[in-house]
This record gives sequence, structure tokens and C-alpha cells, in this order.
Amino acid sequence: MKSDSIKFLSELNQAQQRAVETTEGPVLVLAGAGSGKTRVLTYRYAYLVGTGKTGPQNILAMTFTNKAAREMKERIQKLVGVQTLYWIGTFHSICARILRREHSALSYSKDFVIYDTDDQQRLIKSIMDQDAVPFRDFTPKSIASVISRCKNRMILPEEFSRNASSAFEQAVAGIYPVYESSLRKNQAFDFDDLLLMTLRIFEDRPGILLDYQKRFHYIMVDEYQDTNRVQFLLLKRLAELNRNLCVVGDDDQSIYRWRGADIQNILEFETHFRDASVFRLEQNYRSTRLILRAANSLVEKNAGRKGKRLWSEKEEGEKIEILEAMDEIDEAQKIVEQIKEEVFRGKRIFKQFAILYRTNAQSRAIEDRMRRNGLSYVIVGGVRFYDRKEVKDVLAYLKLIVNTSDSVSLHRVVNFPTRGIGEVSWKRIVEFAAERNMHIFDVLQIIDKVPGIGTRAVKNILAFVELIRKYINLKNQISPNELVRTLVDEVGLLRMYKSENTIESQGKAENVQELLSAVSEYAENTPSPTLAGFLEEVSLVSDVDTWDDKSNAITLMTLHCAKGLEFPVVFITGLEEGLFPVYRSLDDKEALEEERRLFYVGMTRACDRLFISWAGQRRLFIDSNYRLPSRFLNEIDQNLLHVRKKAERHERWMEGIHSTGKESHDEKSDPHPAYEDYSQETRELVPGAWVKHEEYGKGQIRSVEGSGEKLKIRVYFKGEGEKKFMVQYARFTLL
DNA sequence: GGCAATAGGCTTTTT
DNA sequence: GCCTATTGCC
Repeated sequence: MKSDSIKFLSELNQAQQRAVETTEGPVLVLAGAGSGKTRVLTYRYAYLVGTGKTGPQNILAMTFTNKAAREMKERIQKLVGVQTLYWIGTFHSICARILRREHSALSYSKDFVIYDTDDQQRLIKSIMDQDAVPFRDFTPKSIASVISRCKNRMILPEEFSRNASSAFEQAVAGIYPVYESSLRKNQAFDFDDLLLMTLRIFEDRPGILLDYQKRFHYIMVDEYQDTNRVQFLLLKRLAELNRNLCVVGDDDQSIYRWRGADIQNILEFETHFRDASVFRLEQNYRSTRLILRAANSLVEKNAGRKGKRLWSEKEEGEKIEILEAMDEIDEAQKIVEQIKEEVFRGKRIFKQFAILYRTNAQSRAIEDRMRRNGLSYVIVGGVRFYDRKEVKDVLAYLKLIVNTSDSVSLHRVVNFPTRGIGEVSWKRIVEFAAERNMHIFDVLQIIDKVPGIGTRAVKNILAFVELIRKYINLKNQISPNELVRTLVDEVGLLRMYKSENTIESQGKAENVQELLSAVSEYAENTPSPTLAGFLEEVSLVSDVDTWDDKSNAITLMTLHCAKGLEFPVVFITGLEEGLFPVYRSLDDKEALEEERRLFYVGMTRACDRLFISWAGQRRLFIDSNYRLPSRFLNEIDQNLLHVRKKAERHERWMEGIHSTGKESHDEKSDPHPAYEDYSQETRELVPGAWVKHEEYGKGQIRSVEGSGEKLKIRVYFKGEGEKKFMVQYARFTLL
């Protein structure tokens, strides 16, 4: 054992050290928020390499985001010197890499493409269009999400079909197998396939599995609480031989159940791996004691958890401030004032603040206030760069050049820019291809044999085929960078957007430019850059990955995005029944617990100060709703909260009106209850209140709109769904 | 087939 | 309220 390699162990606390030094056998590290989870992972990696137990090529480290993977790489490189750290990556990117190596085991081409959710939905739509009759009522989106959930849980088309009962399920049962065969025909994998197909190779080809089992002496997994069934099985298989599987996670931070994460994976780790060593990291290095106590008091209300109590050596800290607002504008204004005060007094700088919300739609009001007050901010999330239409159009050209089987990308670009090939011609081409079991691109090459295509269209299609073929040939001769630039120039996309000369088209041109820079950057930073490699990289990035945490700006993001990050001052907004927790979780115990965990994640992002806000009225969508404070506010130990006094609140509200020029509100119409009253037992017509309807029975009010004679309520009845009533006519009583 | 006007859905979270 | 997809007209 080299002595310098273990010197850094002294930087760890006792629990962390033991987690690092226990290298053999299954290990579960229950790591609370801010307890140095990434530290343990990176030091463990460095320890394995530094003590000579094994080399980087024999350690597999899986994360959920590229950002986490990048951070891990950087920190390991600092500890053990610069090395190629090949097998550190996200589940999806590691699987994509394995699939590129083992594609022939599935008889897939090496040049397969990866479909994102948009591609996925387009493919489903094209399937639905072909057998238009039975599916008309359902959206590709809803069908895609069911199929995805099946794939996460390893439910194959046959099994789904056996259990399909409702009309919707039968529609899915009809589409699911066609979707799967279409993916194969297009030589495409969707996100779920990357994992599922890798698992399939491991299960069908013991030789290949053994190869990887021997390769990976040690396996480490970050955010284990977020793994789904397929990921669990992948890990189980890979670790079967050496059994050195170390997973790190926090059951209290499991917030991805809705996309297939199975919290049982972490809760039952010791059942799956009987001789597992378990370590608890409970010392928190991030937050004040008060914030931790508050967060603990909240999350303790959850039933299904491993149980742990975070503590801190930091100072006690200030109470959590509850900001009560009239509406979402007032809420934003109060936050702005708070930030301004601290920044202008020189206490803090912008980048120390984060504003978190449940849904992206909430960012608008906040952004607006930020802009008006001249505060710099960055939004993380919303529409991803690589999801923008103009960017996806260029990417579709590239995907098609890499893989002409990709009919989704072909459909996207065949008439973009317009070449006189409309939906009618396209349908004829698709039909022709289907009858002869040909690829659509191959049909285009013999387009003059297809009946019913106009002469102008024929000419244009042949030119299009020539264009694509030209770039297929160029692909291996020039760099991806040159290829994309030449292509964009030849197709004339930038010229097209520039000649439109509108603000939107300008933005589109800029985005295409930015894509070109992204290709350059990729080409510079990759040893042997290829077009397929670039496409793979962009398919698997998220927004947090591109978030620039160096610029001095206030960060706005959803609570989900904030996981793993920390900020000196955090604002959590919209703590209202129906918004957080969201309506859809109100009658589902598990979903409600997940919402609570999400709030817990938000609270534990704060190092020094935490602000929580809610508004008595909020415009979401088009209508303005009256709202009740979230039940979560009630669940936090009330001694740790400080509610801004009403007078103070009113004063600030008046200031808000003056500085915004907004019309004043009628004070007597202020509908929300007294500020200190978080009780849900109200006798008013407000969201959350229960009513009994003569026809539908007991139901809960979801929203209240209008006033006087026009007062309307939406009520949710179990089994009946949501109903809307005019209060003056409806026959119900308040419970 | 292309374009402008209109309708409809969305808003829980994303690798 | 905004964005996209569809419709209707040229």
C-alpha cells in the first residue's frame, strides 16, 4: 500500500472513511443530503486505484446526470493524477457505449441512432396514422408514456397485451409491438432501449456478460434511490461475479418514481444482497442546524423510509422565513426585494441565490420581476437547447446521414426547407414502402416508380436523395465540423432564417450557429470525432449539464433540477395546496410522500437561509385561482418558522403596486385566510375544502374562479373526475 | 401543395 | 397565455 495514496483519508470523517475502506462485497451507503456523498464515491475510487487494488479500466461508476459524471471525473483526476477514466458515466451513456461495441449481438447496425421523446412520439404518431381507425382518440404522448413505463418495468408487448382491458390499453397493446419493430426497422433505440437492450444482451449472451463481469472488478452507483427495475437488473448481473457493488443513495431524496424509479431498490438492498455492509452518513456539512431540524421534522411524516437524522456542526442559523403573498406577482416582488436588500448592502452576490419552483410555468412571473428590477438571472430547464425545432431540424439531417433507415428524421427534413413534398405525397411514399417492405429512403431513390407523385416533386426528391448521398460519402472524408458547416450552408438554413428577418428567425439563426459551435467544441475535445459520436452526445445531455455556475446570476430552476446542488440562500415558491403538492398527488399516498421528499430536497439545498413563499391567488394558465397554503407548511416544526407580519406584508404589497404600476387590488376581496392559519379545516369556498353534492357525493374543491353571481368552482369527485359548477345553481353543501 | 388563420392542448418532474 | 397542429382557402 502506497502511503501517499491513503493520506487523503484523513480528510474524511469516520463513517466516510469506513465506507471508502470497505471495498469488498456489497456496500450500501445511506448518504443524507449534504453529507459528502460525492466525496465518498470519488475517494473510494481514488482509494481503489491508489492502493493498487485495481485500475481505472476495471472500475465502473454510474451516475444519473452527465454533470455528476463530469464532476466525479474531475475530482478523481485531482486525487490520483490525470488518467483516462473510461467507465465513468451516466447509465444511458455507458449502455450506449456497450451497445456500440456489441451491436451485432442484437443484429443492429453500429450506426444506430437514439430517439428522444419527441422522435418517439413522432414514430408513434406515424404508426397511428397508418392504421387510423381504432386509435383516433388517444394522443401519441400518452401512449408513449405508457410504453416507456412498461419498458422500465420490463413488461413486454405480449404481457401487456394479455392484461389490456380498457380501450386505451388495447390501443397501446396494438401500437406497442409495432412501435418496437419500427424502432428496429429504423435502426433506432429510445432512451429505455439503451438500458433494456443492454440487459437483453447480458441475458441472452452469457459470453458477453462474462466479459464485462471480468472487466469490472468494482462497481459504484450514485443516486441509487433513483434506479428503476432494468437498472437494478443490469447492476445485479454485472456484479454477480465479483460482488463488489457499492451503491450510494438517500431514500429521502427519491423523487423520480413517476418515471419508473423504484424506491424498493434501495429499501431492499440488504435483502437483495444479504451480506451487505451498511453505512450511514448523517453529518451534514451544508446547512444550518435550524434548517436541518426543519427538514427532518418534515420528512419524518413519511412512512416508507430507512430513517436517519441529519446533524450539523454549523451554527444554529436564522429561522425560516415564510413569505405570504397576494398573488404570484407579489410573491416574485417580495423575493426580488429580499435579494436586492442583501445584494445592495454588500452582504451577498447574485450567484448565491436560487429560486426553486414546482413547475416550469411558475418561472414566468419571477423572470418578469427580475427583468424589471434589473437583476441578472439564469433559468435552468424549460425548453432544452437540443429540443428546439430549428436545432432538431439540423440534427435530423445529421441523423439521416448517419443512418438512412431513420424514417422519423427523414420525415422531418424531406420537406424542410419546402421541396413541394406535402403530406399527400409522403403518405403515398410510406404506403409504397410498406407494401414492398422497403426502407423509405430506398423508395425515394426510385421515386419515379411510385404512382401519384408530381413531376416537380420527383425532381426535388431526386435532388434531395443526391444531397444526402453526397454527405454520406463525405462523412468519412471530412471532419464532422466541416461536414455540418457545409451542409447548413448548402441547404441554406442560415440564409433562410436571416432573410425572414424577424426576431424569432434571428433567434433561430443564432441557435443554429450555436449548434455549429457545439460541433466544433465536440470535435476539438474528442480524440476521434465522428458524426455518430456527436449525435450520441447531444441526445444524452440535459440542461443542468450545460448550466454555467460561474456567471454571477440568480439561478431559477425546478426543484427536480436542484437535486445535488447547494446555494447559500434558497427560495422555495408556490407552497400551495394543489401546486405543491400537485393535485394529482393528493389522493395517492405514495405520490404525496414523493412530493414531501421533493420539498425536503428543496429545503436541504440551502446553506444559510431559507425562504418559503405562497400566494393567496395565482394565475396558472388563464384563470386566476384562490389558494390555500400547502399542508407541508403545517408539517414543519412551527417554532422554526417566522411568518412575515401582516402589516409589514401589507406595506410591502403597497410598495409593490407603486413600483409596478399595477392596478390596485380590492382589499376586501382578499380571499386567503389569516396568515397564521395553516389549518385545512375551513368553512369557506376555497380549494381544498370538501363539499357534498346531491348527485356526485363527496368531493374536494380544486379551484375557485370569478366572484358574485359568476362564482364558479371545480370539484374533484372520486370516480367521477373533475366537475365545474356555477355556485349559485349547483346543489351541494359545504362539509 | 402552400400559406394564413384557427383550434386545441398544455403545465409535474427528464435521462 | 403560448405554442403547435390542423383546417380552410388560395
